[in-house]
Amino acid sequence: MPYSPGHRDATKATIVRAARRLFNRSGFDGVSVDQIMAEADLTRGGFYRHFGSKSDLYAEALQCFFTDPGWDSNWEGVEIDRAAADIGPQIVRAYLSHQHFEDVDNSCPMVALPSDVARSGESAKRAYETVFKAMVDTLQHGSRPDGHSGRTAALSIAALCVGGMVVARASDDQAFADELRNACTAVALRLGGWKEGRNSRRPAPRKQRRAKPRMPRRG
Amino acid sequence: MPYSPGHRDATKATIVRAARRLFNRSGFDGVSVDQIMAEADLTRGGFYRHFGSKSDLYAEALQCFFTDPGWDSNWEGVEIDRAAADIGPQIVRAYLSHQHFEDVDNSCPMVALPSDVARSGESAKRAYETVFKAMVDTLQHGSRPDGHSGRTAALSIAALCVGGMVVARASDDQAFADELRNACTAVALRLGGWKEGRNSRRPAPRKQRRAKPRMPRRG
DNA sequence: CGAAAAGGATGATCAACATCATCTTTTGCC
DNA sequence: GGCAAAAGATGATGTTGATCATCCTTTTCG
Repeated sequence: MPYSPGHRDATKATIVRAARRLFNRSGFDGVSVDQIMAEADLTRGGFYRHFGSKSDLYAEALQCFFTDPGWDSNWEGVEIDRAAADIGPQIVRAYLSHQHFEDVDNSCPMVALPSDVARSGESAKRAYETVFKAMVDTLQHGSRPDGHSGRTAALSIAALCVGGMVVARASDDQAFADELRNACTAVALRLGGWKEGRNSRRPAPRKQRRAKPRMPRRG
Repeated sequence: MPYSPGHRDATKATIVRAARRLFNRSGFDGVSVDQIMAEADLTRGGFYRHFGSKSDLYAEALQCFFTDPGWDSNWEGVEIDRAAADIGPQIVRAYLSHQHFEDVDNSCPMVALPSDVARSGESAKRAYETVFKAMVDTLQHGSRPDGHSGRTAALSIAALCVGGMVVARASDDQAFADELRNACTAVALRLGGWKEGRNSRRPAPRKQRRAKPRMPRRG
């Protein structure tokens, strides 16, 4: 048994992380296997020992915070405490944050790759759907338990988070993108019951939670 | 002056329409100039007489119902009357309709190509933004004039329409995609003031949804 | 130490593709 | 009819990419 047993998995995880970065940046077609392996400090040689095809890797690279327990690349300055009671508004604010908007490499793939996935095969779509459902579930349980509308609200809050971010990224005018993110944040918080009604006209939801000392971000 | 004066423009429009269909289906990188010209019943030869590059064509192909007066490929069975007083709810329903969901070729490019555009150059982003802003304006003016919240509501309704559709298209489970579209439609209509709110005292509208069984996990 | 087995590197193959230079066809005008 | 210009067709070019077969390296164990 040459090579320690964990080595293989570690290498694979490294490739997946590198792939996520590159896919987020350039999409499925915009990235070559060579580039991915180079980003992982390897060469193209070993790729097909880990993955059956580029598409197989793609499906694995679509995980995000909501499904990947090892997700460590939180958007800078935006901390999320999974166990907190106010996980709902935390997610909304973090997801629609300026940091997430800017940090394409470590973006949630749901924002960076939706139309790529729509054109992809079953496995990629399944992976995407799984992440989105996990987001919805987290939002629903973090929402106040007001019964049957919780599911509808959670679905639309998630769609608002993803949609607002997707459109913001596809826009050229930064000021407009900001306005859009803020509008979506406000409405999403209201839908979740985490904010005063429509007549409270605060400038922007600047309220940032104190960061609990979590594991330090990687360098 | 060989060829009638309108011929050139007509040919160009044909190419753009063909390109929109193919881009919607396969994305920018997934389509070759040859394919586009073939779809337009031409050969690759004349392409560069009409467009400086493939990217130039891309920006022109991003138009949609909201900005293109000649937009004729409405989603089957979904009619929109631009002049009607209830243009707002009409747009929401049409945009999140099953027909639009299915008809990828004639889809609004905002749904089919957002992440492609996010990775593209300035001109594509500008075109995308223009279409989105046109949608927002149409929604805002079609919304009931309840003052200051109109803009925020219009922005988030548009984001909800685009986002819901984008995620639905990226999902593998049809039943889930349907549930999501319905949820987004309901919430968007409420946000626009075009539907009874959740606290409406009258008996709930008979819009009853049946719980579809979840799909098997591994699928 | 030396072998075995898995990991990793290299070169080759086969297929696309954007773009352009160069022909050929079409058509309005005289 | 005939012609010149615009539109369209064709072939070439240089590059890139996914995938795989094969060769070299590293690591663990006897």
